[in-house]
Amino acid sequence: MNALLTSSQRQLVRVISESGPLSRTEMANLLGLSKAAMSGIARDLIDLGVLHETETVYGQGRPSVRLDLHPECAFFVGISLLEDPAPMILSDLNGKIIARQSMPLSRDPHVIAQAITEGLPSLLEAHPDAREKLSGIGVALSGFVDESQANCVQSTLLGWQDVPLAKIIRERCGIETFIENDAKAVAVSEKLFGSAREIQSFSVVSLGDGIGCAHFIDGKLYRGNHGGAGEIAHCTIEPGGAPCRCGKRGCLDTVSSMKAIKEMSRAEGLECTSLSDIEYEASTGNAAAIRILHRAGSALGLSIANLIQINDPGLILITHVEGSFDGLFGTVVNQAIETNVLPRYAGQTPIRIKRVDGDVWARGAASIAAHNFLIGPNSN
Amino acid sequence: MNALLTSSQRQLVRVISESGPLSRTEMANLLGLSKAAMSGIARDLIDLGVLHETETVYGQGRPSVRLDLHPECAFFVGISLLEDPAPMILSDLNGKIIARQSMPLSRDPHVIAQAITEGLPSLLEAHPDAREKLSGIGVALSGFVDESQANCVQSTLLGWQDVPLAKIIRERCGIETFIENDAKAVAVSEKLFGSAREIQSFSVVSLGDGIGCAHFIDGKLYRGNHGGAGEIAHCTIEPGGAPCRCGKRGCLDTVSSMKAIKEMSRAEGLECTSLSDIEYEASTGNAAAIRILHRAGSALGLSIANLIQINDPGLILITHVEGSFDGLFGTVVNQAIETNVLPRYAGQTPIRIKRVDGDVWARGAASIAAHNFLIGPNSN
DNA sequence: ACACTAAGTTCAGAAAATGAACAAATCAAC
DNA sequence: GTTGATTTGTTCATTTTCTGAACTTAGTGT
Repeated sequence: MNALLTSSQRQLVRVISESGPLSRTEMANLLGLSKAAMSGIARDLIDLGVLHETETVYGQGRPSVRLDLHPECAFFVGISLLEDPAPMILSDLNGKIIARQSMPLSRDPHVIAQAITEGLPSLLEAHPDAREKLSGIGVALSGFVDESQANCVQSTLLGWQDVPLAKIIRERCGIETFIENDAKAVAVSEKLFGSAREIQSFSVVSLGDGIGCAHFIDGKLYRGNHGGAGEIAHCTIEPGGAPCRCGKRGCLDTVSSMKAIKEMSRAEGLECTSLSDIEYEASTGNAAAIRILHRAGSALGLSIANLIQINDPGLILITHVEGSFDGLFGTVVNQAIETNVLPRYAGQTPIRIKRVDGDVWARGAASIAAHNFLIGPNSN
Repeated sequence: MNALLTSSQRQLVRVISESGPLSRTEMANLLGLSKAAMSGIARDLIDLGVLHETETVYGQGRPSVRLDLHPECAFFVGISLLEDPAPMILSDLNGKIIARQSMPLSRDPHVIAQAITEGLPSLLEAHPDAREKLSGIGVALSGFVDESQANCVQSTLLGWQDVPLAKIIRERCGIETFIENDAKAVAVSEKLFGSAREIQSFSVVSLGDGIGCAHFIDGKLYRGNHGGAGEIAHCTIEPGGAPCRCGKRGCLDTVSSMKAIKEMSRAEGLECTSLSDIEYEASTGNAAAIRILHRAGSALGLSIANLIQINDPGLILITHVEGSFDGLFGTVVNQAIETNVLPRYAGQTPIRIKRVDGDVWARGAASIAAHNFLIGPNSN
């Protein structure tokens, strides 16, 4: 079914996925096709169960009927290899999580493939149509992935080098599989399911133990020439600063990641186990806590300002798992962005903060499969 | 003639412009079309005078005939509003400069349009077909240009705000006209005519009185959400550093631009009027000259390293007008790039240095017109 | 009730691409 | 040399895809 969509059908699906429900006439105009052509394409997609009619909009003349993607026309499995046990979710085309379970993490790709195969049946029980309409598996991991979204070029965390993970999984359980870097997967999920649907060019900065970043440019995920676009964590932000595990010094990662913030706190003798703890200490006037949050916040803000200057994205989406962005850290980040972008642009680039739950990575992984279902691997 | 090209014809022209001469069969494979379809499309383009047969390649089986763009199937005029008098050139589809003249610069767009109209006849005399086959005028300027490449949103140098320059020129002299930011125009000219033809994603850093930068991403010029992609000159590189004319402090522009280098030299009491002079002083052991070049070089190198980390381009092309890159400045830039990119990537991104002549901007301007002729304004 | 408006459908015909057969131009081998 | 293998490029009937124009449908406004 996946491969049966024609080029025009794909385009239409893409437009709806970006813009939400549209009438046939609106879609015809957006795609530059005639009403006649649209009529047929829409009928076919409705017959296939991909589209369905939603609300009717009344105005002058005959009312228009909005068409939307049928959320349950396809299901996807997403697996995050960032945690142990590895979360494994079943999602529909809207990114709604239908079921959630987990599997043991391993460094052996064949063991992973086996665990996925064993976990699938119980996951698919969650919805009667899931087995039949399962359209792909997505896997998110920390590391570099090649352009075909099939091979892991390198992963320090998993100790991999040129591992054809997608092929291994595909062969083991017979389902189309794609893999992707964690931050890039989150960007795709925000574009498909999240708060960046209608935005063509934006960057996601994901704040967690490490700092990830990924760009959408002109409606497409931009992976970079070696799959390394968005490696903002290893931008030098404090020349000659603390050594980083990457081998350089003064990387953003050594100053602004949650891991770095916690380590700096420990080094200063603060008994803090979370960002909230440090924020609290800062709010009570603890000089060390204030210093740490200032340093981390201005470094992150400066990096984001550089990103804005270099790419002028339509949106910066900062996702974070821990704590909140209402405290000192968030304030400093915002200030640093403001003071380091060209005054003409200051405030022109929307900065959106989004607190995400533990499902981010698995949902991101599922979105990779959904993306390949909707748009297809080739950029047509 | 311009608008008469069909979508497939455009695609073909684009592929040849990127890859150089190709046989019909190769093009069919690249575009995913049948040999039968290619045969017709190629014949039409040859009849139109856009393509012509070049060399014959012998191998197993029937030899293949390479098709290439006919350089003189279209001519373009490029005008640079960066200098006074403003250079005005006539170029063919290969970027070859057929004729060169100049016109007085003005801040009044109507006066500019008038000057262009008056200058055109003598420029077009340089080639018998130029008048008939003139396919567009391109204008390069310092400032922000909107997505339609028609309106100058803002230019400090020209004192403009929302000036519909392209429309004014088009109406005055009846030729299709497009305008573009200077650095972006250079990037387009390198993609079409220069050393980045076959590269899909690259960044140009142009070093002159100021510092410009522009990106090609996935084969397309990326302008950014507000046309501000590539404003690397105003990345903060020395937090709290010297005030910049943009209103911030410590911008790259205040440290590494030729203007800044010369000003710093003057401030240090060096009697230098060009980069070569300062390089010479440094080579004789002048501490101030060495310090200045070190500071400027490491700042530029760090910025480029940030660019690599953020966008992972397939090539960084540094263009410069003055001096050479063989001296201390160039060495420091390269070193700074090396030490500030992720060690895994170090040396992976090709850095190409290109000394350009006084025609860069005008040639870039012409390339904007050529680009619109070849690829068309819409991204199909 | 009546025109008026705009959405969506139908259908014949135009446009673009395909597949298969074929012509053309060479190399390689005997 | 002649023959066969091989690959390029063309031709043509057929299929697929899109368009334009007329038409149906389902409302609003008076």
